[in-house]
Amino acid sequence: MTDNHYHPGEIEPKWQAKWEADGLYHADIDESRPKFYALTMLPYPSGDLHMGHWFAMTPSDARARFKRMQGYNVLFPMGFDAFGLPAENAAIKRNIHPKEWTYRNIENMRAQMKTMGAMFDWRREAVSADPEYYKWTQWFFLQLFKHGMAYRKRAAVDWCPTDNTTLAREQVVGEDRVCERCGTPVIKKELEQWFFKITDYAEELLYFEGIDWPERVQTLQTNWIGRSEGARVFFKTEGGDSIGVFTTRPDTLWGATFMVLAPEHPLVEKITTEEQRAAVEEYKFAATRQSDIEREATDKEKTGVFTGGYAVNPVNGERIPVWIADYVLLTYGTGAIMAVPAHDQRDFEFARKYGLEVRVVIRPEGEAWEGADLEAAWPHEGVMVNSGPFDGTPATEAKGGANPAIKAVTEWLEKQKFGEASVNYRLRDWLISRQRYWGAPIPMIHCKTCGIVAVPEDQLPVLLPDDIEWKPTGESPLKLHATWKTVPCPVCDEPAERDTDTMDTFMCSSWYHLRYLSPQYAEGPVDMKEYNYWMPVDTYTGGIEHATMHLIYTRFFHKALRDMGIAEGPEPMLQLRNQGSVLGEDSAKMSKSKGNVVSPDELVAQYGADAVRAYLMFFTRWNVGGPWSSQGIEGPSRWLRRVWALFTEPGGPGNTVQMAMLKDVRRRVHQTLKQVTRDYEQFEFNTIISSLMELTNDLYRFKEEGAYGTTQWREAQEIFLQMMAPAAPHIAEELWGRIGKPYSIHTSQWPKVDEEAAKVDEIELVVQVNGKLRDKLMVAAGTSEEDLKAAALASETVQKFLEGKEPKKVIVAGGALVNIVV
RNA sequence: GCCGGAGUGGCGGAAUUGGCAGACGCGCGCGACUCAAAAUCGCGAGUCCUAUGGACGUGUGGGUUCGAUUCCCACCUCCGGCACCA
Repeated sequence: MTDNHYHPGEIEPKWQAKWEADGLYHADIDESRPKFYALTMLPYPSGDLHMGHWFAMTPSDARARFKRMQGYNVLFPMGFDAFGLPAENAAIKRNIHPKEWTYRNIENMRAQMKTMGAMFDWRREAVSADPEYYKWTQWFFLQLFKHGMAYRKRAAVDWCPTDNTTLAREQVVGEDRVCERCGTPVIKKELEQWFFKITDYAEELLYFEGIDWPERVQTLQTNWIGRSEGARVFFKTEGGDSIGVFTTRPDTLWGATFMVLAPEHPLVEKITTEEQRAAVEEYKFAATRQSDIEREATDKEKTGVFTGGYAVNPVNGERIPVWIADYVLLTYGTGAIMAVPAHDQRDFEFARKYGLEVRVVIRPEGEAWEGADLEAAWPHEGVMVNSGPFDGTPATEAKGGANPAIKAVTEWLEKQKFGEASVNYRLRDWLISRQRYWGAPIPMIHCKTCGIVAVPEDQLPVLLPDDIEWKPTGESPLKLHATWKTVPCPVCDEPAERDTDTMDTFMCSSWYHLRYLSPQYAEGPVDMKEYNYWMPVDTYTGGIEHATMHLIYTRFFHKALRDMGIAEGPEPMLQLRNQGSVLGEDSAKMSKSKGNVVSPDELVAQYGADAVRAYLMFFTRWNVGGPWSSQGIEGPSRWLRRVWALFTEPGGPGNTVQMAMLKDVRRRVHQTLKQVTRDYEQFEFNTIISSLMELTNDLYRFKEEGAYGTTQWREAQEIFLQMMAPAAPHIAEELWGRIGKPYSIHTSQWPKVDEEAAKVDEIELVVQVNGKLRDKLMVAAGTSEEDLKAAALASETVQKFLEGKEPKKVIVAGGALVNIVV
């Protein structure tokens, strides 16, 4: 570094080494300072750190650094979500052990991450595939099991035929119902699996009070949970069995002219008459052969079969036929509906097709509609008719109890004991069993005599064996292991079998924020001393794609732990911010197959980490993202070189230095500080960089005008470097030293805005005539409205536009604009 | 179908409380330096016109207002979520 130019390739590794040697980013409990837990989503060790990781992590790092300079004791940890399918797929494809593949990738990515110059406290690193970690993942499973939150159920579950495993409902995406990971259409398989009772928390998960999460995530989660308010009503079959239905429209009960059961409904067998049995069996068989996509296609014509059985409508004692149809889903509500063809379009179509009665029970006042005349269902407002005691009750379009008809009927149903108010959710319980090897084994034992038995806590972890053969058979690889699964039953000591499935990796990531707090702690998942100091997470950053997966699971997990007395508070993460994604230069998603991948390593080698960081912060709104531009990065890169030269090259001749100019220096510095402070707070990274660029341009001019070396200049360089430090930590540290400030800029105190200095003393008065800009005048700040008006009217240009007319009205706005209306 | 979000120069984007549209940057043009190039520095540019001036201009059409990228209504396009959900 003899030529005095900016060489990021030299200064960056130098400072990274020093920061690490000094433990500059170690965060320890310090009761004397306010804590700040900044968390960014941990990566899956896929092999290489890509631009998306940089885009997620470096602005998050800048924000954490800013908080630190503001005086907070900031913890910003990092780790790896190390279990998962790609490791196993690599094993199958390339004959490399998943453990080896994973840990090699971790080594590589950790080294890559260190080139970011982020303030990660690596002592806190947690790797979910370490036995010391997954011991506690298993322990949490046992706690959930002991509290009745984990249960086993046989059900038709989603199965990915490519990944050869079951999936949670959340991992099946899109209209085509494809596997979230590999894009293969999922199929249904009837299997006995482990579930977590996330549905117990459906209601609570809908409340976001007290947490600052993006509206968008709240909407996604709310849609996903899918709350609907209505009533559960009990019909009776002629055989005396009860059929519960869920309806959002109890006010239309008198219009129920038939019932429909899902083909798989348990009562179908019993209710079907001998004459109808053959037809019913045939329909059921056809339904099972259809894929979910076919079956759930909304434009499909409705089909169904009469069971021969009848039920009794409790509200009017009417005998109504019971049908089966695949438009009724076993997985929603009770798997049975009361069909009200006059007021539900689906029921209407079905009734018309099969010649079933349509009876109007709600119609607009003054209309005389009868069911036979209807051309479509009427799901709108009106007055109840044909409804016994409720005739004349107005029905609005409001949902649930807000609708007077629904409210009245529901109350009546409860009194008559025909039914009750009920809330139904679309959310399903979380299926966590995976028929794969590279995950945390489910710590349960199946004993012929004792049934399902938990592995005693003192026997954890249930270690994953290393000697495994990977065959994509659809069976858990652990099942095929010669000896692993055989264990004595913890209760009766007879030979029993371990559960051979592993846990969904979202289970590992539901609590990693706790493991970071004490990754070496052996007495429990987390040292409560650390927990009590650091939790909750103050700021959580990551991609929106986790809205209905990780982010819903981790909230559930926290709430479940809270109810078990392990965690505290209603929510684990107080503030959430999502970054967008960096696309390839062709605006397509970066992918190897498209050949549009931009390698951060190469860019760091070419421009330096600071330039990559600054560009990622600058090029778009962080929560939006956008296409990478290999030309665009030249801008921030040039800016860093200009900043370097600005503070390392001596100033010009410095003739007569104008006091007014020095005042301008301070004004611009403090104006920028005000803006930049606000923008760091609000994650508006792009305007941080542009404000600093503007200030750079101004400082060049001031330097030219002789400001260099003055007190004002010294303050300007200090504040400038401090504002820059979170974004570009290496160059800021280097220049900080070169201007003679003590190491380290990153532990220096965030400067205070001098409001007085930031004030302008002269403003440019904008003068409009009829709302159109006509002139600009320099006036003293704080000039009275009267004087502003006078100044505006005195302007020659303005007079020209007034054309001698008298102003009707003169408006002064914000002390800086006059609008003259004629 | 329902629920969100977005639409601003050639490009990425800015405009914080309804008050100068286009900050900052990329790219482009011209110039300086250079034998030349790169780098660097300086200057220029929304569009159009009858050009020291003016008209138009933030997806489209209306509205409110002295004044609208910003608020309201309708529509178009794109993106995302949910969807035979009873």
